[in-house]
Amino acid sequence: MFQHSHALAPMLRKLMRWAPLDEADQRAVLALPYAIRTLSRTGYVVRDGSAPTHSCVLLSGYAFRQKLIANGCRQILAIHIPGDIVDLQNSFLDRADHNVQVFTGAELAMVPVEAVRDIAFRRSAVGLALWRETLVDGSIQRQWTANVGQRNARERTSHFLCECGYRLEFAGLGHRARFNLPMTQEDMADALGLTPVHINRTLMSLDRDGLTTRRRNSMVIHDWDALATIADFDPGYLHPENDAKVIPVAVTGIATFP
Amino acid sequence: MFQHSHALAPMLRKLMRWAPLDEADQRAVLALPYAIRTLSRTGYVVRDGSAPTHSCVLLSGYAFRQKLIANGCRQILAIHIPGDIVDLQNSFLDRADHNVQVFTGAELAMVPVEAVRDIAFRRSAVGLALWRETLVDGSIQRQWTANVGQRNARERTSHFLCECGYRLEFAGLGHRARFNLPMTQEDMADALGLTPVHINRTLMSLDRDGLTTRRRNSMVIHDWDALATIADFDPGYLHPENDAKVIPVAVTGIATFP
DNA sequence: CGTAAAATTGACTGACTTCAAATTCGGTGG
DNA sequence: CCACCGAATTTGAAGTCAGTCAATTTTACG
Repeated sequence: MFQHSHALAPMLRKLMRWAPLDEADQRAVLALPYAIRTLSRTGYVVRDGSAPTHSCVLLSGYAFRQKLIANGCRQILAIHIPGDIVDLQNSFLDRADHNVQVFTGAELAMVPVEAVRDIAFRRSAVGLALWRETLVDGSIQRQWTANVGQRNARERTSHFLCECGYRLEFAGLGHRARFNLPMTQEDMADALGLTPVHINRTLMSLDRDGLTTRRRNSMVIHDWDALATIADFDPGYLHPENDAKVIPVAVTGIATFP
Repeated sequence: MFQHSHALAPMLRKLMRWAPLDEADQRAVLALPYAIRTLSRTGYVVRDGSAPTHSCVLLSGYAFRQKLIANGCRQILAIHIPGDIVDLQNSFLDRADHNVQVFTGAELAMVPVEAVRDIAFRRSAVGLALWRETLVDGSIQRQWTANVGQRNARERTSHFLCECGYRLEFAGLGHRARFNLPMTQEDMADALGLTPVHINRTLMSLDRDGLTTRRRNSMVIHDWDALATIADFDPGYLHPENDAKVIPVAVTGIATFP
């Protein structure tokens, strides 16, 4: 019944983190109508001000939320990894209040908003899981605000790296101390409210101190605990303990995707 | 049927902004079980890490969300005004990821989380309204992040003042250019990621330029348009146009509360 | 290879912080 | 009504973290 490489399987896996879904719920999630869309580098998934027509599940690649300020500055608000539902925020409101873009090329499953609304209110377990997904996104956003508002460049950058690593590992997409990070230093600067030059100096300083190594688009953290201490990183805000832990065999098979 | 000064009326008024509720829905909202709780200055509504037992509707006074950082700093994440449901975020998750406190003394209606979950999933219109309430909170949080991350002290402070004024007016609690703001400059500093000294200099500069006047706990904005221009304030992120605009006569009567 | 984008480096600047002291405010009790 | 006291605000001077500007090097990729 469950196809091991069903496009929506990563989404299902994620939803089952937030609420236990019975077999009918799971089937209903996988039966959601969708269309695959491929976007190239910096392609827009959602534009600020547009009326939402689809909810997008990120299948491969990385995406980010972003807001443009009058003075031309850009604030990157969140990073998304495969399995994330990239614009649930917008799907239940009239119009998008921010942009969503992909970093590198990415594949998305586009689900019509009507179908999402329908499943959310017809199947309360799925609805709860979806709601929690948006609430955890909100929690990450609060942490991000605190990070930008109260920490210095070194702490801020460290926290960002810890969050990326932890979330990727939590999603089953790699190891927290060794992961792919396809952003430029300019992107990172816009995410952390710093300048590219200062991000560069900060990253180099972490490298010099033996905490990290950067190569290409990949990040290696040599001393996770030390970095987490600098960052004051506590994964509680990601609500990992909410994990329903009821992942049936048929679905765990897709955990390696992609 | 509708009591004009029912404690939950401000909450109902707010929910009807986000989705049209039929008479049965409205009755169900007002029939939610609750207990009134009075908190004095800086009292805690929710503590970081605690398991939620109630969702709290702010009836009078102002509240704020807050996170403490290892270095002792505090980031104020959001301000809440009467009618706001102060911890929906926490109610659907296992444990709170931030603190909620009141500024001055405040009155809250404490609704058991089970009752909220029940109404949310039994009455889909109410559920949608509650969900949207949390989504708009998320949108405000994104704006807050962008504000702290990308704007200078003057723009940041102006944006904060515009948001306060606009939201109070939108909630029917006053005029955008003349409102009560019972925070110290230290609070404001923690909200905007600045130091109290610099907030002071910034506020004085706005005063000196004839844009604002501060008296006691009140704020007067003399030139809203000028302040909004400095702030790059666009109320779209508050999703005012989502207003269901179907406010029945019986309920509008309470718009003057408190 | 050649080229454009990204990363790195250096010198200088400035917005905001820090520290510390003075002043005003707001509530309270004599 | 006024004197008092702690909290909040205001002021000044000096310091710093991060920004700016501009040039150079490295990397990615056709």
